[in-house]
Amino acid sequence: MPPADPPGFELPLLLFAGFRALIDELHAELATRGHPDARPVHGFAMQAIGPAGATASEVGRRLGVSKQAAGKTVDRLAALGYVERVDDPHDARRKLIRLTPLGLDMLAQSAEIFDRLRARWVEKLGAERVTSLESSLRTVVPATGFPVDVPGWFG
Amino acid sequence: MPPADPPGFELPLLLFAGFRALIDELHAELATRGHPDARPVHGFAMQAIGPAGATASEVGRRLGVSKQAAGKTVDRLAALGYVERVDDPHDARRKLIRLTPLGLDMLAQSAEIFDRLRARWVEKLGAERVTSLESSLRTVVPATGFPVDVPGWFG
DNA sequence: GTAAACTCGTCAACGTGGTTGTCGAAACAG
DNA sequence: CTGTTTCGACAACCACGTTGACGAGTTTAC
Repeated sequence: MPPADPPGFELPLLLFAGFRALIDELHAELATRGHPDARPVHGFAMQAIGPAGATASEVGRRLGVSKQAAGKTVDRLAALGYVERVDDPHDARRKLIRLTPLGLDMLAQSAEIFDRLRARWVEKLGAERVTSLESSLRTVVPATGFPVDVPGWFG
Repeated sequence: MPPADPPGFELPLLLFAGFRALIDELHAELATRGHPDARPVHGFAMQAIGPAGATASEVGRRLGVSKQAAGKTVDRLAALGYVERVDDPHDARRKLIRLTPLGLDMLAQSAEIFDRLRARWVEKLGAERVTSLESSLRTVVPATGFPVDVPGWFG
């Protein structure tokens, strides 16, 4: 019953492995549902755009990255057909980014798949332990505005 | 009281936020202890190398990335002084990668900082909830050989 | 009303962490 | 001895992030 990892490393590794497991299964499943080119970053960005749309600068702020980085991600999303850019009639500088029906479908499918994956965790652990895990994490993570602050944390 | 996030998205977001919080604090603290250029990837790679050393191909397999990618990471680690390459006398093709004293120091500091961060979680949640969180995750993540499979999951 | 300040999107250059394909040299299996 | 495998390296490429600069449009201050 060894702490196979040096004690300190286990907690971050477990969190990462849990996240990875969910994300990998999400994308494997998304691929079979008409979204083979979706990537983790796309989901984050599209949630930052939201149903009401947003500008690239706004997306950058919500995601904690530069507006240039957000702009490039929007380029890729647009190339995949997940979003479209629309001129803002009230401000000639701004270009509103809006989710396309394809983008909304991707988001809806993701939510449905995540629900299914969470249900699998409940099967293995019981509902009480899963809600306990969630509430523990909610307590300990610094509450950020949008979903989560996702800077260039690995680059 | 709101499930501010669409229900399905919250669990992966919490896991990611928890991981991020630990990693960010680790590197902020590492920077003040003589390791300002350390990156998350470096820690993973150096753990894959291990105290006994390893070849680049081996590191790649343990990390779940190509030998070329592992080789490039080793290049960067070597440039920072964290590892060194040594010719293998028994096999002229192989070059053993070994942790330098600086590399070992970085790993030791990391373990110590992670212990401290975990202690902070225990302060907030109590020891029982933290061990419960860990055991829940251990149950639900597919046990991988090395620390964790870390492919090009975000790229 | 005009001048200054700010904001938006974009372009360019670059760093880092991945990928595939190719290759010569060395080791191994028959 | 010959064929297969493995090692490390090189090259080209992609995704995602960074700074810095810039023109154009909007806002604020005077």
